[in-house]
Amino acid sequence: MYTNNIFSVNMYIQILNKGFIFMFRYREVYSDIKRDILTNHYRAGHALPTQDELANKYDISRITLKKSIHLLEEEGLVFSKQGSGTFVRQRMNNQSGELLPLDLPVGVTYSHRDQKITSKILYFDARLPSKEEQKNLQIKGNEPVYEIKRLRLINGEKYSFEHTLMPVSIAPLDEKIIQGSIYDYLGSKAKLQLTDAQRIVYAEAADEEAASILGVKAASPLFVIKQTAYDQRGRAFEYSISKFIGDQSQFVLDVHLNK
Amino acid sequence: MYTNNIFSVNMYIQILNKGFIFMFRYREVYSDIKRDILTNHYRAGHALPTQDELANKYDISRITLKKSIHLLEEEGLVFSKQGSGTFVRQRMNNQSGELLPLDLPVGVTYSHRDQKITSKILYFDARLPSKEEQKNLQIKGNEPVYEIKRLRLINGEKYSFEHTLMPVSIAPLDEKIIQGSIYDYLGSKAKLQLTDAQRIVYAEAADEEAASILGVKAASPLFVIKQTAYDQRGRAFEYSISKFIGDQSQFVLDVHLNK
DNA sequence: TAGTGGTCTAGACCACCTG
DNA sequence: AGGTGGTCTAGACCACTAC
Repeated sequence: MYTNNIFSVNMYIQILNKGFIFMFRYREVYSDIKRDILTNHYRAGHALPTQDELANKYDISRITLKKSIHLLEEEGLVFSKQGSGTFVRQRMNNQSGELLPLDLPVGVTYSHRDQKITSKILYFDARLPSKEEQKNLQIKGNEPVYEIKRLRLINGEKYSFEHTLMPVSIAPLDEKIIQGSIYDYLGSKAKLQLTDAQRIVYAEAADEEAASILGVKAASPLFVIKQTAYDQRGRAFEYSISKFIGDQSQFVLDVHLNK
Repeated sequence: MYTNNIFSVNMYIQILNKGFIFMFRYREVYSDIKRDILTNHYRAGHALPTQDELANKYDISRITLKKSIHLLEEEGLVFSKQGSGTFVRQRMNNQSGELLPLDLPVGVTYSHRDQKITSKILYFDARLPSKEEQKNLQIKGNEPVYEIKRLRLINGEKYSFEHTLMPVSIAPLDEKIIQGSIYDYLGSKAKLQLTDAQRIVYAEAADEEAASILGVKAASPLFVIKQTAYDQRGRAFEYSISKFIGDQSQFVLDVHLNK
């Protein structure tokens, strides 16, 4: 029976793999449990079934199940208490619903919410990188970079001012492409995905350029994200500085220590 | 030999466990590899030894080693490439070295850097919570909360303005305690540890109170962190608003998608 | 004492990258 | 084709919580 079990699971993965949808078992189980939490099938403050029960239900080993649970923990949906159980966390205070996850690219969030994100191109050219840019993008001084300045709009409303640098060697760009989502383009064209990023965040007073572009008073507070983006192969492919209107954008971050 | 191996590892854990230092094997290995990376024994851009080699070196199973590697990945120190190896990430651009991790309590960071963090108490009292506070702390309207306003100083320099709310039921506080680290006190007194937190961050113009306390001009940009802190049992035990001087504090966050 | 989650093992097979 | 990381398994033992 166990052998049978192993076989069936592997077959299952293979089928998925060679078919259209590809997913690992622990991701499927994670998604399934997540749905059950979000639909209140598992209620906030209450315990999930035990790990043994869940492993049994999904016909997977406990180790695999733990991997699923671990994803839920990282997402802040549940927490485990040794000797006691795994509990659904109380729903967070969602305030105005206008919070953006700080650990996701901004574009992703808004697309998911069916809001229309557009861009007005302010500047587009290629040039050689400065010392600082060479360091951030891990490239040499003779490798040209695209420089892009865009005003991003959500449903037509001014939202953020983005200054982006990308090595030309990553993929050819043109005005039409940068009108939309660069990430989408890079995903299909260069098979390149954002998998890691370092973000430096701070508040600053708007300089004249940012103020006029965003339509706010000079010196009004801006929220700034400086991001270096890495693809699945560990290559830095983008360095960007995004400035958001202070009293208009709030970001949320779930922090999990230990473990 | 394998049985011997299992035995020795378990003994090892037991000894540590009943002795003074307690640590899991995967944490030890994680720390060891991390040290080797930080000391440039494993160099940026290069591959680590293979997982098999490392597992062998530390005399642990590959699964346990993978757990160690996973911690390093989460920390942004390495990245793994299937079929190729595990590579040390290029050191991030550390700028002025004044970056604070956004996913750690601020106090922890500075203590680790041997910098002296002190507090000037501006306000300390207890009262009943507002509706919003009840929601954030998951308490009822008749459960009193402490309200604390502190100016935090690093090496005597004005650093942040913190407004903290904590249910009285968590642990008794007094002026002496809140002079230092509340978390340290809660850890020893109430056996309570911060394990999770939700942080909402944004930029705002300083109001008069914040401006005068932090010694900046009114309307100058502040970086604000609104935090709800949860203990290891999933209980919200603190709600705080921290305001940092804009051009003085930058925060860093490593983002990892997928996996 | 019983039950639950945490850590760890040895081993198998697969996907992916590089020659 | 060989090597490397990714996923998954069955099973053992320990730590912690609650009754």
